[in-house]
Amino acid sequence: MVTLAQVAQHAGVSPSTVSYVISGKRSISQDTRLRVERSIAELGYHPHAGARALASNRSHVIALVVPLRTDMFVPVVMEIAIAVTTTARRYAHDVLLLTSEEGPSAIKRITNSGLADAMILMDVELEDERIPLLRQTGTAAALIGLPADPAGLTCVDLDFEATGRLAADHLADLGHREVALIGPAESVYRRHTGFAERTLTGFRQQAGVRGLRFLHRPCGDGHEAASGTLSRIFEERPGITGLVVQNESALPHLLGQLRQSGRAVPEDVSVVAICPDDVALHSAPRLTSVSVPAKEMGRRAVELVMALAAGRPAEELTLLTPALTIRESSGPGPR
Amino acid sequence: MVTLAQVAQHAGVSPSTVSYVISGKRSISQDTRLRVERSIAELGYHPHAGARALASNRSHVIALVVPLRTDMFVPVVMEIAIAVTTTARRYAHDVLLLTSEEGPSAIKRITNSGLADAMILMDVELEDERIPLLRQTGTAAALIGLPADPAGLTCVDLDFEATGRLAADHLADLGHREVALIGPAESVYRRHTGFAERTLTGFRQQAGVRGLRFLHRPCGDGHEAASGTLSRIFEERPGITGLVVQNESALPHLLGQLRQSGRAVPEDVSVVAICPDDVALHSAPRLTSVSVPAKEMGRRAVELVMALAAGRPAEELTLLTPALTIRESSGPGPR
DNA sequence: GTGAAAGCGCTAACAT
DNA sequence: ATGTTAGCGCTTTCAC
Repeated sequence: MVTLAQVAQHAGVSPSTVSYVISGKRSISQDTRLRVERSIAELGYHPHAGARALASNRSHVIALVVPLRTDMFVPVVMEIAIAVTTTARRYAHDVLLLTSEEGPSAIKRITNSGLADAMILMDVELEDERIPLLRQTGTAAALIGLPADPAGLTCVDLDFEATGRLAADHLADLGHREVALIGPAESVYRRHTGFAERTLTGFRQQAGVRGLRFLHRPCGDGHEAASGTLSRIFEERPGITGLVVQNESALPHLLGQLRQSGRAVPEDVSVVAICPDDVALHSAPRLTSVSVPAKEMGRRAVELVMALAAGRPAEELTLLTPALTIRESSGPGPR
Repeated sequence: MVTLAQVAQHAGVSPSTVSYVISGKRSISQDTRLRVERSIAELGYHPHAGARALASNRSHVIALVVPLRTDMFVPVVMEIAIAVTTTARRYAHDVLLLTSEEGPSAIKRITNSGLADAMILMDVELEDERIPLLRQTGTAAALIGLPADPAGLTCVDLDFEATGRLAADHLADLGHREVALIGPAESVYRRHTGFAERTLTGFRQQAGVRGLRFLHRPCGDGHEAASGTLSRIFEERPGITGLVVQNESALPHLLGQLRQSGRAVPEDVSVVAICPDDVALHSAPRLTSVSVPAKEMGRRAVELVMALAAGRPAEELTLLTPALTIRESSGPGPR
């Protein structure tokens, strides 16, 4: 193992100089900086993470807590995790992967052991038991998702209320009068994860403003659930011509079922999805959608948490503005 | 921050005693052990990870490298990652998440910085540029997937050749004579990730043995690709009555397309999927499938790598035996 | 069965 | 602009 002392010797300088060259915490003459950098490269030196953490009280690690039993669409979770990791690297940080399984005790363990300087939590619940802990320990943390009381916390999420409104507006603009919102499984609503309710709120509100008659139905995973939900919707309201779908895994089944039941998209029914762009693009027809900006959420969470860890202030609430992309699945309403 | 010294004082023993109580590396009297443990709990002590790593040369961290541009089905990657994390915890280890983006340099960085004691690599390519590095540094590592030359490496994977054979056998047993294998996108074959080729090899071999006439077609993501592939298959070989599908994301589209084209499953065509069980269960009809044992792979990788890190020997090649579960999508062949 | 003490490799005062 | 040095909190001989 190459140590800093060895680099120092090789470059003919003192250990502290090497340390300062690396951290940039004090000015170094061109000359020595170059010599030191050459030595580092030549010896293939990498600072010992533990030693560094011990001496500086900063581990250069961000802990990321991913959901175990996930309400989110798994690819979205993965995309956020990857965005967090690549963004963290730009801040010279690494990412420690934790699952929600360990619960609040993981938070204690990580903060007390100095393993991570900051944490990012996904799948926050409205009344999340880890939040009090975060508050009291003053851990540098960012939440992806919104708890019931976000005061004093740093949160990042898509603005789902605006998303609901945007979808309602788009359908209303196209002249639809009767629409339905197909959400995630009922269990998600019961668990109060937040995002489903918020979309519903925004959608309901704007439906009211625009005079849309609407129905809201949760929908489980799998083909059966999707086709069941769909047929019940049309039984109840045969006049429905617009569908907003916030359920990525049901999407292919829903579209298949529409096709099969002879309802053409968008001629007979318009579909607006709330999903990642690639899902929208891989469907047939390509879906008009409000995209779930997974990358952006991961990136922002890291930026915020890095600010906090550095003692800088950070925005409490970052609500990303939804963007609707019109593709082939939405068209003019009846008459 | 609570330190070991504080615990020692609180318990009225020396620091080393506390250390030994924790590590169990020497025998301690019931009495003092209890006192120390009570102090630890009472003070909420957690050892400082960096200090521990510095003093002991072991970080208690496993690095997990996940694919960025993923050939694997994303939920499978995620499931493996989660299995790795939860299994690691059972060995009192944490998991550092790396992406393949950083390439071989990540391996150097991690091993040299002492950040991790061991690594697990996913999505290994046949000629993976990280493998020479692993070999020469002697890093404790496990690969999920199989490189071209696995000699001297520790690898875990599903036995895809056996999987191909198993699928062929099942269809042959049912009396099918003309079958097709629908694989992942062509790009996956070009990238030589291995698993697709291996399934094909096994399938081809057993098709030969059982006298099955067969066709092999890659299939891209999305609805268009799926329905295109399917119709070309049936144009070319109208007599096909059995389909083996190794492409999770095409599955719903494929099934939708079959339904729509009036081919009943399993009456007109039998479908055998190679996919995680939950995908098989959420399809309609529920799919006869060879399951991709994601959890098992993650678990085994950790076990192997922990053995290596402890200086114990580990199996070089762990090929998990595939298991076929008969569900509703496969039935008797023609006549 | 327990204690004392020498580091592990690095950072950050404190010097100059 | 650079060097000296005292720890950071833990593990692990060595000693009893």
